[in-house]
Amino acid sequence: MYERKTLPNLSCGLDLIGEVLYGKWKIRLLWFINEGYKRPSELQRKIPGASRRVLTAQLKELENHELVGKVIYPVVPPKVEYYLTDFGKSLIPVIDAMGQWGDQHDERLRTLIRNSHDGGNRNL
Amino acid sequence: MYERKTLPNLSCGLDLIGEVLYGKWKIRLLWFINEGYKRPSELQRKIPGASRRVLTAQLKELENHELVGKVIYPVVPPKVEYYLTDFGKSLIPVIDAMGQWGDQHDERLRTLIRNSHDGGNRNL
DNA sequence: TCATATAGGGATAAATTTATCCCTATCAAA
DNA sequence: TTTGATAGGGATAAATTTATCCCTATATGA
Repeated sequence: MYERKTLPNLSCGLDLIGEVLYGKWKIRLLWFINEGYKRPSELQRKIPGASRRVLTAQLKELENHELVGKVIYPVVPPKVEYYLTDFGKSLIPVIDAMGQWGDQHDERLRTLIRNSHDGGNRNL
Repeated sequence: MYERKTLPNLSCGLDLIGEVLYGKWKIRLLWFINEGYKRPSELQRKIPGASRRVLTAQLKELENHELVGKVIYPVVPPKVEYYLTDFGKSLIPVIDAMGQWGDQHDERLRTLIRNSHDGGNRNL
């Protein structure tokens, strides 16, 4: 496990939400769990770009932050199901607002992001 | 300048907003600019934990993504002012929702974040 | 019998982001 | 005259995050 060498800033609400949402796949994990995908293997299939290892780790962090809960069925092969806690559910409207903004500006954002990848050079 | 070796996922609105907001200080920069802090030096003083170098870089990315605009006064010593574009302003309600969620759960979040730093071991 | 699915995590490499330090140029104030 | 403020960015180091590969264990289906 990696151990931080610098302390995070926690001066305001934005810092706090950042601490629990910062992570490449966390928002998407919450989103898909909210949509009803429960098992780790399902979530991995929904997020093919992510490595299995990191999804597991980020699910664990979400669990430590009490945004998701976990049911372990004592069967073989193993079966686990995640669900949103009430705390996690309270975050859904916020994530929804973020997704809506992105959807509303979909085309413009795609252009901007594409152009910023070649250093803003529009001649490429 | 660092050049990406992997392409970002841009499958939905959440990915898109993530692309423009992901960055340690970007949300805070937008927030403070919205509050009326315009000059880079002011912003640096408002965010003492950040290195000057990175704030400059992230302001430039926000500019490339058309969330902020920039006025350069041809004076010496240099003077520059940033402002939110209409596009950037449209993001303020979203950031506000994030900050509100964090503020509403301030105490709980601080506890959770503190505990997750020592591997969830409550005996430390 | 052998590959596959299942969940988790250790060890290590690679990618990415952020920090540190340095240089430019000029005016104002100590 | 020396210091500091101002904005920007190059070069490089450090920190952090993510990816890759491997191992555990067992039941099922080809």
